Amino acid sequence: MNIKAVALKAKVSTATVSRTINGSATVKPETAERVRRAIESLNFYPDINARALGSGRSSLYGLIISDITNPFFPELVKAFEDVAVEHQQELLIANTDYDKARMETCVIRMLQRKVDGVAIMTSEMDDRLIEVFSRRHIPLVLLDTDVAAPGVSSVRFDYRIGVVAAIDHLTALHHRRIAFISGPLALASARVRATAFAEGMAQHHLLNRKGLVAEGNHRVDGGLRAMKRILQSKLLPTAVVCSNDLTAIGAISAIYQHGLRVPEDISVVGYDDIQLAAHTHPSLTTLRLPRTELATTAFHSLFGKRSIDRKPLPMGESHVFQPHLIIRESTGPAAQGPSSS
Amino acid sequence: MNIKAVALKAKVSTATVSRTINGSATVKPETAERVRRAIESLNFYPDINARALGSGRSSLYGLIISDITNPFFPELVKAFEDVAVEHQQELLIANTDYDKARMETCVIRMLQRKVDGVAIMTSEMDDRLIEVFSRRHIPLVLLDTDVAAPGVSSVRFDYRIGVVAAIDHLTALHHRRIAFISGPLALASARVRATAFAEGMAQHHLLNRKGLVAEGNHRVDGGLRAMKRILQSKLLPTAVVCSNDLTAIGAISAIYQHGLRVPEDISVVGYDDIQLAAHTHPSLTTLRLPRTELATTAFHSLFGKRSIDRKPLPMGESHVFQPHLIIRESTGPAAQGPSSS
DNA sequence: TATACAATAGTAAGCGATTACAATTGCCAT
DNA sequence: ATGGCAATTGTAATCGCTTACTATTGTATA
Repeated sequence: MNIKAVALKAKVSTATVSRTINGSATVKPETAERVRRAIESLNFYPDINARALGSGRSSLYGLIISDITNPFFPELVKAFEDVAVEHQQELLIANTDYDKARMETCVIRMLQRKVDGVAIMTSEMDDRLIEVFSRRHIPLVLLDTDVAAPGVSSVRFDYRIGVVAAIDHLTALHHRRIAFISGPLALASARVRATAFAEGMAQHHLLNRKGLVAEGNHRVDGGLRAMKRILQSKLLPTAVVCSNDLTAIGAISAIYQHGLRVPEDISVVGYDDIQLAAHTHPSLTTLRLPRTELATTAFHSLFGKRSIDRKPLPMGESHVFQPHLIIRESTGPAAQGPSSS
Repeated sequence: MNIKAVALKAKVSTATVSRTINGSATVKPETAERVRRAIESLNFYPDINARALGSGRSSLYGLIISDITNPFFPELVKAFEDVAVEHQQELLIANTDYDKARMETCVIRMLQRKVDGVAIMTSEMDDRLIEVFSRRHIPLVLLDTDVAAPGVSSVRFDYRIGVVAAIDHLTALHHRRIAFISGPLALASARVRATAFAEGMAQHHLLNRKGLVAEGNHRVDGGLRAMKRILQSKLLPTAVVCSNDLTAIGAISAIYQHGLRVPEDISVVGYDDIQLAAHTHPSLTTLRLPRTELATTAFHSLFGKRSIDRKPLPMGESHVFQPHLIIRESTGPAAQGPSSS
């Protein structure tokens, strides 16, 4: 079953079939209709590999993420897939596992498959690899990284605004001693949030005490351990802001284990708004990152730039999305007196 | 950059280059070495599309799942990807969203990309679609479905053994009134677990009371609502088994909201052992499904059958995996007297 | 009526690999 | 010397589609 069979059946040349499939304007409507009927009746689907080979375009988009089992990503993947499929494009997903070597093989895989564009949703991307794509005129979109180069766009969240909103919310509830649990500071994405917290606190003229800042790992266990460390301090915080929701879940756990309650003794704010955040106990006040919008924008940025002939690309754009505070049950008025462990 | 350039550089024909790349035994070692050096120095990666077109094999495997945001799947996806990449194969992921129409487009996408095999990890697959693959001699592996056909293998979990293990555990703790929250019974995968519960209870000569069985939706909110319904009954259960972990999380929520405690008043058992299960409050006693093994087995079943020439396939095999009870904090001794709402 | 041009459709040369088949070489047994 | 055979390599057809280029219309214009 190939295009020739269709051509035969519709009594036209293969070129006309191809043109019909690709919606070329130079096919007479009646002819096109005949071709379409032939396609229908033969149950024909063009071979995408042949198509890619012939046209130079693969209709494939790469999506590189750190770890699909991190609940931050599935929603992103799904949104990206939805919009890609809507445009008849396909998705190639690759996990780096936060590993440089794997990142390298991911990039090679993308090249071999001749992807039409790549979205890199992990901040651990070095410049050398970016150049690999650049040189081949493959559009790129990066998360949380601003690179000014042809064909390289960026999408970012304004983490600072999010943190400020969280601190606003907490100060309105009379919180003053606010702790922070960061992600693994080896990761740029985590550093960006840590910096945002420091700046947000400064903006509110609040002290960012040493004992009240701990490093987690963006997973539940790290949040738990970090919170335990914080609970060692003489002067306990009345609220804690976490670098992501999993960390917050861990922190809540630690607080309970310490015999305190959330939010009565300590309020907790997460970051991301993963699906689960609405269903924890107490449900999590958190900063929602609009991941669907992010994915959609990222895809369009790539799709818009896909070049038929691999010619030099236009300069990329930069998009910024605002986090949005979702108030749930894990935050409440600050505890009265200074409670101590 | 193509195979011709390599051939030129290595002073051989393109055929020899191709043979070297594919590890054909008929290339003299010294020649092969020279070719490899040329490939290295030119930084050449064969075009996979051309390769697929020429050879008829795409090195692509389809993975069809219901919903990537359901935490059951990411681990599966990851394991599958890991083993695929290890074998230099690629993964094409498709979400059906539990939707027949989307399932159809997924299948078409797979066909167009000329996948070498498809793993269908959602039980909502109708026979007509299976035949589409069968006719094209594309190996298939199905989850929880036993289809005896050439090239169609199946992987299953023995849900009943899992439920029996859970009931064993609960009866050892003197539980007698055990409730069950199922998944959406419209889904075969959920029905299979519901049936397993009924059989497990029968095996233990325990009553499977009407008021103590409710239908959820395999999500947190469904578990919550279902548990609320159960808590209406005059005679409360002392334990509840859930069709999956998210349901269990919802159930725990409902129990707390009802002023009761877990496990002191009611014990809760989940199913799946998603990553989060170890980090809830209380942490979840659950039945671990070996997803990594499942994915690995599924991949090998497909990879082993990939046919060079799309010739008739051998009969598929059937694999069964045992769930394993993980005891955590959400189960404890049965409450003494009959507690009533 | 001759000419130009737009609309439509066909011819055939790629795209970059794989692979059947043919060719060359060297070695051995006759 | 010579046919046979194994080992190695080359030639060229092929996979199924795209698309530059060419050919054929029909129609409007001079």
